[in-house]
Amino acid sequence: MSSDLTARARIRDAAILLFAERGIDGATIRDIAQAADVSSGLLRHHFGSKEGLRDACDEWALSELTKIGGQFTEFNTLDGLTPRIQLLQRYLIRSTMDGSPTGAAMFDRMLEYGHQWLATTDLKVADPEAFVAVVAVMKMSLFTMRDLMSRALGSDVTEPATWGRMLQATLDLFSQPLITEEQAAQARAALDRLSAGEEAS
Amino acid sequence: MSSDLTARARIRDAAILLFAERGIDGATIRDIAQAADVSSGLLRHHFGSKEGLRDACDEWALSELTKIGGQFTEFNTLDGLTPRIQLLQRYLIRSTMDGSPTGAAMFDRMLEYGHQWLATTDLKVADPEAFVAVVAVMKMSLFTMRDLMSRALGSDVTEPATWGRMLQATLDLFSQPLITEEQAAQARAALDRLSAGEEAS
DNA sequence: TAGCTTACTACACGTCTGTGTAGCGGAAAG
DNA sequence: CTTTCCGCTACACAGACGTGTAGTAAGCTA
Repeated sequence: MSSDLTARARIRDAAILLFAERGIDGATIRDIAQAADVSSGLLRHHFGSKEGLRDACDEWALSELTKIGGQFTEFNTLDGLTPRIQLLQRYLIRSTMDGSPTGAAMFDRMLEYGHQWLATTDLKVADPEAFVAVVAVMKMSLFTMRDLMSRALGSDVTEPATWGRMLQATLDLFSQPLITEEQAAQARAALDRLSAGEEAS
Repeated sequence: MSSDLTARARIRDAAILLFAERGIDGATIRDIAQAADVSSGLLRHHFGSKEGLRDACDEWALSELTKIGGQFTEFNTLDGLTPRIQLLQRYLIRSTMDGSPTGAAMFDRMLEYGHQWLATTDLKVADPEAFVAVVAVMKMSLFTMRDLMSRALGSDVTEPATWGRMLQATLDLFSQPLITEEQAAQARAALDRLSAGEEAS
């Protein structure tokens, strides 16, 4: 289907797919080479090592995503994600979780955008740093937990329709408070009690 | 520190720790055995295989968590988590993401509790199934993305104080709407456009 | 034509992994 | 005392992994 690409590009694409699917350690050089229909030696020839390949994938995914539009680091919009972009996101997040510096940089940028976004709202937030981090992490989780989501929804979230259901749900989630003021106050009290007890010890 | 336990228990504890930290595939039998200060053969003697060990850990973690209190599947309370329970949660979620049936069962139970919780609220939700799944996944993400969270907050989230900051932030997040009605309407429109275009194709 | 670089393959090496086997020592049962 | 079981160790095995090396064919430059 994509065999009109350079071998190098085919390797890169196959790597991103397999890395995203099985994790960095889970995908072997040989599997990637086979998926790209080349010898494992060629992979090594082009990228030097597995880490070299991973770096190249990181860089490429990041540049592709920023090229298409900064929206992947944007904070509140989750719409307009083609399966392709979805894959790139999923790869980058996976790579991030497996300790990629490029991914960490992306995460930092997400946090930065998060703070900018937070400044435009009038939300009451006790700890902006923690708040932004939590929102960022939760946003990413929609990509990380893809398998579990698909299982719960009964169909692959890569399916645009299923993806749409997920977006709809996040919209419902973010447009109204999930817990009442009383519940929040109660939880806050419990939290205070916790930190108080900890200081005492 | 915990050397007054049975060797079997020490192996189990070490396995849960290393599995949670490095993933199922990432933690080797030899590493686990060394951490438990036993030979790798003993591990095999007690648990039969690596998958046997993982099953035992799954079962034990699940039973411990349900014994301590069902709150790990409960929907809205994230407080009162000791580092120990935190670890068990983190392990079980990791195991789930790596394809454990026990973990999948736990996830299903989370969804079930989620539906029960949703019924007690008066939230406006278009797609309860998707909604509950999204909330469950996002809740779990606080455990999965532990490293990233720690990085963003500048200190390990296992630290009770840091963990408290995170809980505080989730509380802020869940007790107020993140986006305005206009923004929500706008996003909904974009979503409708998306699904309309997809039906047309 | 000759020389050199580049895309590409085949194959071997050392290491690490999960697993299998043989055996040791102590405690309990006869 | 002997037998038997159980906790436990040491060691060997096959396979998979990332990596290294040698070599082939094609295209470019002079």
